[in-house]
Amino acid sequence: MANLSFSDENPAVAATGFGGGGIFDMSACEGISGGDSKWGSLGFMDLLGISQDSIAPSLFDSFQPPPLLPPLPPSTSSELHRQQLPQGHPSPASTVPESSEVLTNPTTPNSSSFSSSSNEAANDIHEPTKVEDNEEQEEDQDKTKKQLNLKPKKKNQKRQREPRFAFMTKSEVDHLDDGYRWRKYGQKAVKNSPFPRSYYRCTSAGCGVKKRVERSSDDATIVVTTYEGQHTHTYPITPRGTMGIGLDPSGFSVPQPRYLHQQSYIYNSSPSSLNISSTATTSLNASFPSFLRERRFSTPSSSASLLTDRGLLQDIVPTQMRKEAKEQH
DNA sequence: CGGTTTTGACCCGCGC
DNA sequence: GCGCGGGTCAAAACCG
Repeated sequence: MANLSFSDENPAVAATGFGGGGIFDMSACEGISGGDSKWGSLGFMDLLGISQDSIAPSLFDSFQPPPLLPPLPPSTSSELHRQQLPQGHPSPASTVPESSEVLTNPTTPNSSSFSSSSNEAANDIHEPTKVEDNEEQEEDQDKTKKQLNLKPKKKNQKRQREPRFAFMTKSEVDHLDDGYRWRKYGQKAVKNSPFPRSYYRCTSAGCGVKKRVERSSDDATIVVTTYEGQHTHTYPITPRGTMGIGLDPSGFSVPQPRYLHQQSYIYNSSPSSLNISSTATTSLNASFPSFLRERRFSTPSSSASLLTDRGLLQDIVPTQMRKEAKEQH
């Protein structure tokens, strides 16, 4: 696992926009059963856009997860007061064996972002430098207008989407707690997949970050999370105190993933380009969640195969990448 | 009671 | 132009 492959696409960070895709394997965490894994979630926040600077890179390493439990339900941090997860996504897989402690979790699941529909994703990705923030908000408004009233007016402009990136997590829990608070606003059946895709939006005012979560149809234990947009606020201010994050003095928190054994992340990809290289890494630093950055990523064949999944995965994983994955097999 | 989830309907983009 | 699939809205239900 020492490899990290992916490419960066997050314009926000990497202005280059080289799209790419990659998978990170966080298998390092395996074994959570023991409770030792480092959490892979540290970086969620980063992902979300919050600080790139602030999270200490070493958090990951230094971060010692409390004895995590095995895949916990999304919630869980034992330490923080978390609330119970209200919902359990129906997916079979998700029936998590509640092994986890059910601690609680907040309604904030978490995970990351990703790429969304292929087309859109592609578009986005190709736009290296965009001001995502503004657009984001506008976008939202636009959308709202579209739906509510009439159509947007900007027809020429294709809907631009925020930068997004996706990653796969091996977890029994669909909804991973990344420290932010999310509200589910939709769920849709995914074609070719027995598992539904859930849509979440950050509940912070003014923050238009969205997240999509779906389970791989090939491997029910794999959860694909795609984040879109960047948080406009710092950490979740959760009155409920549910996030599983540890607050850092600086104000950043470290989410604790209590759910995973093993995680594989896919960094957003652009359909057209896939950069799996150190370069990507570089950019990643800036935008990627620290946990991801810190961990050793790799693209195990197993993960790769997952990529071949349909639905979101399809979007997320560029064909090229998929191909590669196959080859590896 | 306030916030979240559920879920059917609607809108939009895209391919045929 | 039509159908399909994805994404979002919003009312109702649910939950703490």
